[in-house]
Amino acid sequence: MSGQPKGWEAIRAEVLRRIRARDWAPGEAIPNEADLAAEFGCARATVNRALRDLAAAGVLERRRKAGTRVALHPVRKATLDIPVTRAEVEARGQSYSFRLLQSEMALPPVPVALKLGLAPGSRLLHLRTLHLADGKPFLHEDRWLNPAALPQPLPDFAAISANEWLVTHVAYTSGDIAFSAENASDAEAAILGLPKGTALFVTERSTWSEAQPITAVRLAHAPGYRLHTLV
Amino acid sequence: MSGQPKGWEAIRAEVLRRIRARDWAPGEAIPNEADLAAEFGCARATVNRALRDLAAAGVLERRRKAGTRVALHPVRKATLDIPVTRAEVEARGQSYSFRLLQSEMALPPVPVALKLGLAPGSRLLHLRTLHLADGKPFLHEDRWLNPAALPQPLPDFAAISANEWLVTHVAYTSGDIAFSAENASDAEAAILGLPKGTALFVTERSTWSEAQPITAVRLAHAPGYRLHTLV
DNA sequence: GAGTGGTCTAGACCACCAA
DNA sequence: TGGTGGTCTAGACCACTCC
Repeated sequence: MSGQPKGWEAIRAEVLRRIRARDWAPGEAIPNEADLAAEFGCARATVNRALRDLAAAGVLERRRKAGTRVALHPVRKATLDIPVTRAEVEARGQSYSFRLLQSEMALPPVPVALKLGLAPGSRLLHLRTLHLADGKPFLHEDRWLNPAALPQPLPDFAAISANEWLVTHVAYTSGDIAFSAENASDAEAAILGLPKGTALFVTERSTWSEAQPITAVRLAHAPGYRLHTLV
Repeated sequence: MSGQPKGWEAIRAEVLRRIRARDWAPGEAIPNEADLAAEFGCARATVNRALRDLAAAGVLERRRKAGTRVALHPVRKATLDIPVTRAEVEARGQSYSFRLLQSEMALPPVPVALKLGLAPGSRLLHLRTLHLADGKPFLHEDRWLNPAALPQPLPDFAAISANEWLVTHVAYTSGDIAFSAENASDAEAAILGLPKGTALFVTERSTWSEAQPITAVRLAHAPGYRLHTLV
């Protein structure tokens, strides 16, 4: 019967406050939705919305019948925005350009074929692209495309970057992304104009559409790149 | 009047299918909620739930009065789980341990003080910890803690890792996370038992609770570390 | 079996903002 | 200023799962 928060965001804030204040300690069950709705003087659906949101953020754990508990190990969930490279460069106020270094049908390396679940011997389109910000190397992209799963005809990838074409011509269904750090090889260092061994921030992505493998790509970012998240 | 999907997830799937099929092209407006509800034979709230979810995923853009459009530049939003280090190591089936290398009050470097918004001259608790997986260096943690914002008494950080203690004793309110790649310094390479210059995956996090700065931490991961996301 | 969260409905009011 | 999404309500049924 305390002060009555207005709206589901206010309820979420109040629940968070109680958790912070340790009124409800980690591992402990909190009142059920019906009771909270009565206390806050709102409909159960409103409480549900607030608690669902906190559960999605990893703050609460909910199970039917078992009720709602304060998460013991609040797995921090962070959401990243992964923009198209052009947008990323332009958002920094720099001019974007790119150079297609290579475009040819080839046999992908085994790890790539495995990751995409392709039969050995399948040939893919291999694209290597250097993306530039204000004319300086920004990102080296090494991409394998599965033409069998793409709408035809394919464009001229020297004129439009593969990423932008895919975004508008292939529906994104699912994929996975991994981030890691690697020392630049001789070849990659040369491409990016860096000393050999420079630490590179590497993004690897593979994408499927309707269970068909579309593309596997490795992005090696020049030093200074930071993937940033506001939580 | 097509086949009637059941439930908001089915509606989300159907909308996604139409976007993938380019029935609704990028940049194009889709019917409003009321019309879709009529078509699908469900309540508007159900359509709303589905479209809100797609908007949160970056697939749709919604504005009052302007309606709902297929996103032109589908900013990929990836959600990362960032577990406590102990859980992360144990999830690999390895045994977790850690060694406190340093614990002392000290003046933080300027960038740390700035990031936390502290007055120059504020002294913080400086902790350096080596986390081990199966006895091998896994992660070097360099942490600055603001005792003024923490519940007293502070624990023995040689017995419980700062991360685990914070998780259960300080409510998480907000913070930001950044990822980058760095070449290991001599000192850090020695601590991690690596050659100098090895590429390290670095996570930097700062955390506030109720507008009070709690902690700034830099985590340097040994090679092989990958931050992985299923989308 | 029974309690809990998950979802749906039909209707309503409101905030926002492009026309 | 009217159309659109955002939200809330009161009630209902269902799915899951702990006891």
